[in-house]
Amino acid sequence: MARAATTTDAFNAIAEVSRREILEVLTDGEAAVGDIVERLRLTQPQVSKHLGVLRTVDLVRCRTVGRRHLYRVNGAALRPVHDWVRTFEAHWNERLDRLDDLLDDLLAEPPQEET
Amino acid sequence: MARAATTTDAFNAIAEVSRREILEVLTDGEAAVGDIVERLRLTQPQVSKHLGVLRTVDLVRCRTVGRRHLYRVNGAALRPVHDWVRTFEAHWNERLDRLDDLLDDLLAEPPQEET
DNA sequence: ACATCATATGTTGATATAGGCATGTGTCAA
DNA sequence: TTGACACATGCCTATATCAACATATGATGT
Repeated sequence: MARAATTTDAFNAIAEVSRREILEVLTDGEAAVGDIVERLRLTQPQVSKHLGVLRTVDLVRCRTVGRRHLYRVNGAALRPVHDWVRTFEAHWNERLDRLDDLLDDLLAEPPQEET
Repeated sequence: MARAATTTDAFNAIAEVSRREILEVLTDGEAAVGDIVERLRLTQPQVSKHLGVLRTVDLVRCRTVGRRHLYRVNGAALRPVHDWVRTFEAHWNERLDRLDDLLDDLLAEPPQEET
């Protein structure tokens, strides 16, 4: 099998650098496709397709004004990612981990209840 | 070109569900490959390969005890992801966004012929 | 209607994947 | 040394991508 589709969830969608950059641009507020094309150095089809992926996972939403499609971030779609990553905060914030590692090293005895 | 390598960065590495699950298992502490194989329902080569990816991006670290390879999480490697996602917190925490969305919708809706 | 602007979509080609299975490497025990 | 155990790695196939170019859709203005 191949990799999971980029449109599977936010995790897969934000794996691509260009898509993260697009989201960063949209942090400044709504932007049309052309604006994004200018600010990043991507072709229009590239941006449109990336936006399509982001739309599928609801990371961005679109509003049409005349012939311009104005995109904006829907940060809520990033919550699952945020929450998931957050559960690992302890693993870089707490010094206890260092102690834990040390204990693990000290306790590293080959288990004998086998065989 | 194809998608960026899963070993490019943490973003790509955690895009895969199995790899996230492996990291979750390791939240309980060190675990050998066989332990992970048992707790998740994956084959041993699958787990080994996923661990290889996680090792490449330094999301896990390994320590060998006898013939067992004990893996543990290196949460620090998730910091870039955490920090990046965190910049979007405002987009789901602030009520102002709701108001913004509402205004956008009101300004964008062309008259419909539904009635 | 027509030309033009702003986006979306389709196609092709190269590439990296993930699963399945087999096999290699390294360790322990007798 | 031999065998069993724990894990890593190699090969294969199907698949989903991403860039690039071309083209279709849709709205605007004259």
